[in-house]
Amino acid sequence: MEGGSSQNFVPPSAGFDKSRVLDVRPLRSLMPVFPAASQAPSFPGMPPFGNTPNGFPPFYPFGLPSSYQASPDLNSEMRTPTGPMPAPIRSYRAPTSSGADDFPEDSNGDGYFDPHVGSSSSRKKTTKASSSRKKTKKNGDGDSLTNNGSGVTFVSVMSSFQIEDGNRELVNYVLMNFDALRRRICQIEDNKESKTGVIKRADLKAGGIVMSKKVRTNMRRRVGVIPGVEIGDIFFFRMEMCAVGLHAPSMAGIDYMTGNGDGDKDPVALSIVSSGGYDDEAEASDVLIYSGQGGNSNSKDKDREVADQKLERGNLALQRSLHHGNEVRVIRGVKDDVSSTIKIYVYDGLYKVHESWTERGKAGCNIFKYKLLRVPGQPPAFAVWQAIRKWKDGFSSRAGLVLQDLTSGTEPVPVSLVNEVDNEKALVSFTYFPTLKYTKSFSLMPPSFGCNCRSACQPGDTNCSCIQKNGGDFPYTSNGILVSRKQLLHECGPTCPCTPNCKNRVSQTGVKLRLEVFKTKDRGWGLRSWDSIRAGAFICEYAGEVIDEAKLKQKDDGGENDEYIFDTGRDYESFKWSYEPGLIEESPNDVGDYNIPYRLIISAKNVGNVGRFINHSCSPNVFWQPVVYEHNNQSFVHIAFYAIGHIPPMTELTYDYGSSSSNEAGSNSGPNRKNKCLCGSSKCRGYFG
DNA sequence: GCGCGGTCACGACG
DNA sequence: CCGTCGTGACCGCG
Repeated sequence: MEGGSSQNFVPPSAGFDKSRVLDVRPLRSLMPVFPAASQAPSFPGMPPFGNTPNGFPPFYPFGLPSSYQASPDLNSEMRTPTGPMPAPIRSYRAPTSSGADDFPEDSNGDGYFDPHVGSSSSRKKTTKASSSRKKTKKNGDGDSLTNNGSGVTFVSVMSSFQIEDGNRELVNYVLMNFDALRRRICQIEDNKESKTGVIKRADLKAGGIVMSKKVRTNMRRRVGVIPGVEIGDIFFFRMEMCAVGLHAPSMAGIDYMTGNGDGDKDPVALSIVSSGGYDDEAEASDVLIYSGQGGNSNSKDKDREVADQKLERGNLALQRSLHHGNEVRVIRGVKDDVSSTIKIYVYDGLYKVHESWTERGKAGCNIFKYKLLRVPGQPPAFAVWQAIRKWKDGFSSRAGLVLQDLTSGTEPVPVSLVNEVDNEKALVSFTYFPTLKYTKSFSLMPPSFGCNCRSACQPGDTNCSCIQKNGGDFPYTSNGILVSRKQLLHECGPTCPCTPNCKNRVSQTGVKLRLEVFKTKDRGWGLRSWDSIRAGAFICEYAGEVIDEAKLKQKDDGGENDEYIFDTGRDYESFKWSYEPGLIEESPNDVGDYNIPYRLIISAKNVGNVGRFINHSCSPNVFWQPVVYEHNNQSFVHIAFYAIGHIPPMTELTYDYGSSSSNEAGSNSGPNRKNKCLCGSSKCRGYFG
């Protein structure tokens, strides 16, 4: 945690009302209660939510109260805690694998995976991330697992209720599976030498799998709020929105439903995706002008002839929603600032259709237009993007700016310092340094030699020793996303002849995201990003001075409270960052425990980078990964941070600080050494460090 | 070395 | 079971 102001050590009654914070999200309190099921048959493999990190805390940059999603009018679809579970409005096809739709498999009968069941009881600590573990390497090459020749058998770990109606945890679980699958498919395809038969659309492949294997949620179609999807959530693929029930069609821009069971055959619109490609822009962030669908008859033979749009399907549904005054979910497609080729989908909450008309399109044909107005009172989402765009045009529009670049040009991208909370105008001074500093010699890994690749290392090159050290898989996708965690991630180093643009040098090339150090309400300074961050993206390393255990003990004994210690010797919650085994033949190549050759202790108190400002959370959105590359004929381990899931702009970045064992150095300071945790997560352990 | 338009192949739902 | 909906990766161009 940052400190500077030592605000992270909040006295017991510092006015922090934890219960209020815990009420932010409509977690279990609003969820239906199901008749208790007998002790559930357990899931194949590991319990899916044992230690999986929870969702990201929502961020409200403009000081709005964060209780929005619990407001009753906008949650009219949600049922009361004691309400009976209504029969599903329609049954769906039985899954191909038997047993997937058996009666509730949740262990406490509430229809939802409970973070506390099977987690607190069987909560596993990783062994101290030290060198002792030597597991047999799990290699993704084919043979393993439960597949039976013809295909993969997979029994969905989700009950029929969970497939029908989601919550935050389920949504995160589905998204985690989708993207881990997607990254792994990319990796497998990249490894193939022959470029024939490659899967170009790993998103469709992964999407097809999670949809057909029922690793999906909120399949029950509904108007309004989707439980577990929060305003401001971002998506990188249409299939992600399908899988969590935000927007069902894999291609079409308008999702609608006919017949709500009341004999009413009127279609109603459920959600729309504004691709941004049209002239759908509007001046204000709470207005959306949306074009109807159809009209460009795109039959394969005939060269695009254009026709009048018709008042049918989605167009009709929007018209009926206007008539009924129904809410429509709006997802805005925006261009990413980091990689301009990709599009990001921002869930911007509920809108109402205000008016509709027809216009003459370019080819002189009629197109429908709809004006939608955002339902007031919702936390900003798309508005945040618009604000950031202004900030990028000029710093003057950034309120509370203290410093434009606290790295003084050390990082390739400026890191600004912002305080919108109080009058603190400076950091406790430290020296900005982008990587590790060794002040004395350590027993390092023996020097290892780099690869012989001439230009850039190529996935699938079996001769590249750096790829071999990673178990044969190229650790990153072609656009620099980490595929899976590794016991020790090997990047190319200075003695590798490959060029600096080698794709195996992600974590050593410095900060690429537009980051900002900001003053939090109650936890000192924190770190967040103006850019959106996708799951597996590198954020920054933990820079600082490497110290040894004796020095750490010396600090502790001397009563010096160094809040800027990173210590691989702490206990860390194990968590899963991969897909369920069995979804594809290749097993997930997720790490078991980290395998670090020596205990690495970093102090960023006097020397450090942006990493020192990342606060602790028990439900973090960032994880750390040991990375090794050699330098000066020694191999050095670095600590690199990657995103667990997609992180919307301006969301505070957090990782799990772990906890010191009681018999470690500093135990004579007693339990006071532990810091009281203010992360506000439902899984909060109460302390850290 | 980038932005742009064209091309291609694909999934969910009605 | 077929039609409706664009998308996302890639490639060549200027």
